[in-house]
Amino acid sequence: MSSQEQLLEGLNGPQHEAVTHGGGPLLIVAGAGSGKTRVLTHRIAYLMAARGVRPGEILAITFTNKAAAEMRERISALLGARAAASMWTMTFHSACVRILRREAHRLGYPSGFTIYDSADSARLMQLVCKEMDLDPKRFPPKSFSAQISNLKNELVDYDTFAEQAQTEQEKKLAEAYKLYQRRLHEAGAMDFDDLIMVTVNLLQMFPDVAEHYRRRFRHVMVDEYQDTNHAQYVFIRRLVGVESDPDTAVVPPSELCVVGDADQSIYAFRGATIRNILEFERDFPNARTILLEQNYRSTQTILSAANAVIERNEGRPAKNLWSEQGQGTPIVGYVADNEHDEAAFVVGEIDQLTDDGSITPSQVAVFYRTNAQSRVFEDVFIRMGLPYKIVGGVRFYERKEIRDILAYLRVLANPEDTVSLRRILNVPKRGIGARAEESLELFAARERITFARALRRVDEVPAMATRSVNAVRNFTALLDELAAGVPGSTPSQIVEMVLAKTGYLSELTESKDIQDESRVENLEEFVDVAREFENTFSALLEDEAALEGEEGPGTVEEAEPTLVDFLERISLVADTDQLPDADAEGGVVTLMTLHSAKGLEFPVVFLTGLEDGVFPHMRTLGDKTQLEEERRLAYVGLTRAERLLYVSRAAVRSAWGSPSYNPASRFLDEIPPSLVDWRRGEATVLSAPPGRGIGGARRGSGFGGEGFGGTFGSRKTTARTTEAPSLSVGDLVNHDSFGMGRVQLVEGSGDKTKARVDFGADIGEKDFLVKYAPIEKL
DNA sequence: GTCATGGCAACATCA
DNA sequence: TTGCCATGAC
Repeated sequence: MSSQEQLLEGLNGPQHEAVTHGGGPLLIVAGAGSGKTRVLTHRIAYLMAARGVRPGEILAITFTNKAAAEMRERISALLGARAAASMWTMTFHSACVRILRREAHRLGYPSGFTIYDSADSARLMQLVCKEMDLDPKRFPPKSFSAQISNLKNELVDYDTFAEQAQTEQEKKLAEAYKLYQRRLHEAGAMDFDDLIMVTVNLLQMFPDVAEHYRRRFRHVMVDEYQDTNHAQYVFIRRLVGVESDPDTAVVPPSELCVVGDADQSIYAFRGATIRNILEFERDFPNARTILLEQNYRSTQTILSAANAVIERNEGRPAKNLWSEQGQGTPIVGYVADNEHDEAAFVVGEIDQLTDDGSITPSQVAVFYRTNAQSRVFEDVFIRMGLPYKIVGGVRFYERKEIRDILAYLRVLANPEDTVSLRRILNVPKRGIGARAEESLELFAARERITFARALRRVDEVPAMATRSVNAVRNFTALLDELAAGVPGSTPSQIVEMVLAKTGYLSELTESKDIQDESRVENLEEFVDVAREFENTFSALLEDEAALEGEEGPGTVEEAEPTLVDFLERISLVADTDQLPDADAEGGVVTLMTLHSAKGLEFPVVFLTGLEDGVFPHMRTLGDKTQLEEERRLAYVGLTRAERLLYVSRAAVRSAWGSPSYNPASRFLDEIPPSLVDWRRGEATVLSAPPGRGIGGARRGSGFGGEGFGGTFGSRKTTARTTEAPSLSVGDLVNHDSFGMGRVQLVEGSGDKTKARVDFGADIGEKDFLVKYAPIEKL
């Protein structure tokens, strides 16, 4: 059998057509689990095997790094690592950055421009609003940031917006937009939305650039097309070219192939429009549409549930997903009293499944709506000793110490980066306080120079204390010293240098605060991350350079990764290494938000927190459009499951401190009752307590036999009860989060009674207000 | 200028 | 519950 035949083997009719289609634009409407990644990767392989396309001519765009990594892996399996490396398989943002690094100088940006994430851009907006003397109550910087993000997604620049601004709000917004953009440009920085918008501008303003990339990418594929926003749509259109455009005459349009499913559109909040997929045939004349309706992933039970839910959305094109897998096992339902109980149920169930040996932890995933919900699961997983991995959530790169060091690195890569510069100005403390910073800012504004330049001219800043002037001088001297150490050093060496010379590390190691110990560990890990990056990066570059000599001067001897490369990786690939490692023995259970779950599949899925107010989220309840997006999110969640699906909810859930009583999610009601086997159909606590506390709802956990099930969360409501346990020194207690401990000290009386409890070497001693702490006397 | 304290608001979802 | 900011003592 030829390799071409092998590529087509086992494909169903529509899949076969999608893989072999040539010529005009192609839309593949791929229902959940219909094998779209298979089609995409086989199409790529087919292009090369049957049609002589070179890997360098292919651009495959995905939405997440996870998806990009998976696709690269599969291509690598089909075609070998070299072919995979010389193809562009990446997210919109990464692809745009790569183009921008080469071309942004045309628009006055340095090629090593800094990428601001949401936190950085929020900070910059804060500075802008302060500069404009705006009342933060009337004009919240956050809302400005969000609105500007939306405008950029629609490719509306500040001048255009200023023209149509009517209200005072809009006028101020237009002004802030303009100033924000100016500050970004001066700082040599772009925010996430700029990455797309500026690339589009570039392609529009410089036809030769558009031509260059159109010549290079003769085949463009876009995954998750239903999640593209307007800016991304225009980017694709510009890149591919359309027959009717005059400037495409030189190079004929490239072959475009997009894949998507309107039912899985879950990113409207960041500007995605289903319009792009619905109007594809109008946008791209001569387009062909192929439907993939056979599902290979799930049992019919799971599909029926998902179909029943998604059918509630109005005005969607009908789709007929079907499976040959048979009914399978009924969906398991569980109503917990509270979120601890829910987590205990999930963990207990996983424990049983893995005990039989029928399931390994890596085959199991737990989904929730918001990241905040992961904490309880984490607690219980730790306590039960079950291995797990949280995808997303409180990210490594969002920790204070990491961001501080990152800010140093960014300033070294780009000295004009104001946001980062101001972050490190007085970190660690060096006597440049708010007062001095303000004087510098004022001076910079008056002289119309950047903050970085103002620093260099401290002597001229009026009303500056001599002490501050000296402190600033020392600071700039430090920066110069660090900068001198950059050439010839690898990213990890630079990180180590920064840690040492700034005194950041020694400040932490000398500190007595226990938190600072883990900060030091995180920084050590950060150095490892840098080293790891150097290793993988060099390997990748060498491969690529070997394969495409014509593309730029990226020869092998230049394969050393630069600081800019490293920073870019961190900004764009925040979830590196977060994909569960399927190769590891048994592996770990994966915990993630529903949004992260898109595109993945697991034999066993727990869909948790199915409560109105949690999922669907509180803020969507009043808005039909948003509610429909939540329903699509539910559809995505349900269709991730292959064989076993669990749905659960908690009757009571504490939301920042106080308990909230949520009714069952409407999505739960939309699943046909005949498909669900309710393991526990009702909570002990049905609704908000009238006058009585719900402390009476205590039971043992009933799972795993450990007795640490953590079902005592309802003690959080004891504000209305009086039953605080009376403790004395030496008592053995059980704490919801910390487990078993012994009372060391009791002081105070009545409501103010405090206890000090020792939880053993791992956790140490903790102080509690007995009345409020989730403690039980044993 | 730095540190400690207390009030107040935030938890969407991602690159 | 956490994290940010304003406030006030040193």
